[in-house]
Amino acid sequence: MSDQTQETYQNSRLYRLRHSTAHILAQAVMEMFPGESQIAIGPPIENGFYYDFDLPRALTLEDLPVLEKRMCEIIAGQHKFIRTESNIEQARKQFAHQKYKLELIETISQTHTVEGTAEKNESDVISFYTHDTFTDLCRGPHLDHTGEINPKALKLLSVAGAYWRGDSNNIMLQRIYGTIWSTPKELRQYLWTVEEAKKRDHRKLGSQLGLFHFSSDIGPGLPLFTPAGETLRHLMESYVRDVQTRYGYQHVWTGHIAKEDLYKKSGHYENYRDAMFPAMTDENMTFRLKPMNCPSHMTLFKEMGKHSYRDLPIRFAEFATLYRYEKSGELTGLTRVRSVTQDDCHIFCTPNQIQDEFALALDLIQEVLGRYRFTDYRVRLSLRDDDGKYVQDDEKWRIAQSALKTALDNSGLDYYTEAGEAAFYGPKADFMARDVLGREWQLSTIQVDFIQPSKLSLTYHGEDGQEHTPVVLHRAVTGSTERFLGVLIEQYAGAFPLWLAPVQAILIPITDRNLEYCQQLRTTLQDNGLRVNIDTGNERMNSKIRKAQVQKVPFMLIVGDKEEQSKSVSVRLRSGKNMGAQTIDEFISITNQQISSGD
RNA sequence: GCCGACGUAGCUCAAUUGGCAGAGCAAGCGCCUUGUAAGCGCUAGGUUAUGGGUUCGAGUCCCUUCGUCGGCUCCA
Repeated sequence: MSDQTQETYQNSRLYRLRHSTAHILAQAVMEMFPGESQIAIGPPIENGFYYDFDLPRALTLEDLPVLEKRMCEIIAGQHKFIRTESNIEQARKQFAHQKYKLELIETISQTHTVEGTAEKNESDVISFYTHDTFTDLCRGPHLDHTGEINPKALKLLSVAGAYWRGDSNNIMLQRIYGTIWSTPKELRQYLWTVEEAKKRDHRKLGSQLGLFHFSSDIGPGLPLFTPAGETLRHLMESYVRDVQTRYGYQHVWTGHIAKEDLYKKSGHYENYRDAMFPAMTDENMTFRLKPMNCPSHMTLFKEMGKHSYRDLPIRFAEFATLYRYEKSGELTGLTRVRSVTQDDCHIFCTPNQIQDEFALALDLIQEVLGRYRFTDYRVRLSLRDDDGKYVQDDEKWRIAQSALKTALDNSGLDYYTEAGEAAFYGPKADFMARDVLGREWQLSTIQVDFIQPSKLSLTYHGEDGQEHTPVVLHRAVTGSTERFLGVLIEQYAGAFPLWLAPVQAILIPITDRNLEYCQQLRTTLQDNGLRVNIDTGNERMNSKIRKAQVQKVPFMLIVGDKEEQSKSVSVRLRSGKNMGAQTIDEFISITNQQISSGD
């Protein structure tokens, strides 16, 4: 959520409703474990709320209906939410047996003494909200009373582990996720969206459509792509490659492994050693599977000789499969894998060129996302804050941040800024796209890098005859082939647009008398660049239609004696629509039109 | 990696308190020669993820390892 949306949400009734419901959940849980429950925090989130607990036993799914029932009783009690205030000392007493609350109180008191010296009296105040028997340390706001909640719009969803304060060094708490809406209708709608998302799950559709598999013989996070899956990969990569070429990018190839020393020089080793596959050691050399391309591209830039400012910008692109040792619990279908094919580009330019290059990359990204029917997206511009982790060079940050802002302003794109989210080596812009179900995905990214080029001693000759260090822009459009394909499967629910469909048309002979004619048709269609199969099985036509329908093939071409005599095909769409008899030329022109329009 | 749940045929799922591992789809073979979402019959398919334990007896109970899922952490 952007700052602005976040702000609107925090002022909404829905936010107060969810916050209040979280308190009621906490009460219900505390009653379930009298005197034995430690409560942590419980905020509203995008589609509901959660609350974190430290409990004497693990919660199970069976506990949820029990808690839900008790919550309904509390709601029916029409208890008022009453705000009270006290000072830190009183707060400590009040929560003497709640260690997580005590920790929060300490944090609040520290923040206040550091920041609030001028308003000491104000800052000492801590607020509580009480309803029925439950009191929570809380800044609010809340509903007036529990009766405002419609218990039929409430549902507890799941139990999960979560680190206290989101820090993996801390103890793991139990988190209950729930959702609450103003009306039962909204709840049903939300649950429908969740169900629909399950149906579209790329892992499920991927195996149904026969696109990819995982095998325990290969290893976790290492997908195998079937012929159909590889057709998709190839189409996606060719498309981006063509667009990049048109935008002045040059494609390079830099292999799969490199010396470990390279990553020590680039700085990656220090930061990401744990996420790299273990080293391969030859007698006197140590190699690593490439976890990213930048050091290789920069090395190639260097090896290609002296560069003049006149040669810049130079844009290197590569579809390289990288290997990252993601921790086991972090793998998810195609969206998080250990072998990942990035559509990675590195643009070597002068500081003055940052703005133009950034603008060019924005154009390219918009064109590509549009082609994939992502029309609802925003840009998150991540800038530095006062944190010390950032590269110290105020002048470079100033130039880069203003270049990015100006380019974004000129582009007319919807963007929001987030301070403190920049990479340590420079500011970045990420494209956040919503799919048809309204879920937001981070897809494209453009990052300005001040540090690696100098770490790897890149130079160019400037106009002034002096050697300078180029700026590098890291840029990915679709991010990675695997992840983007996963997102696409869900976006299209497996029904790929014609230009992407692994099989674009399937010929369905009604009897085996029609087989020979089908084979002629297939040759003609293939000669016209279409991906076409024949269903030669001995099932009924209806069965073949159903099979093609389930596989979401865009066109079913039914061929019986009638069609054979009139030299035509009967065209059925996957929508179920019957277009009737078309000559083969008519059909080819329909598909050509559809492919060029991108549908 | 951490917390929790789960793992039965290629896929989707059955199997009473611990008591003979089963069905549909897919696959193979055969019959039917078919008109816009599943024609009929037969056959084959399993060390119930893995290794160990409890028991007269384990798919079922306990432990190990691996994997998957929901989250957390991380994501150059």
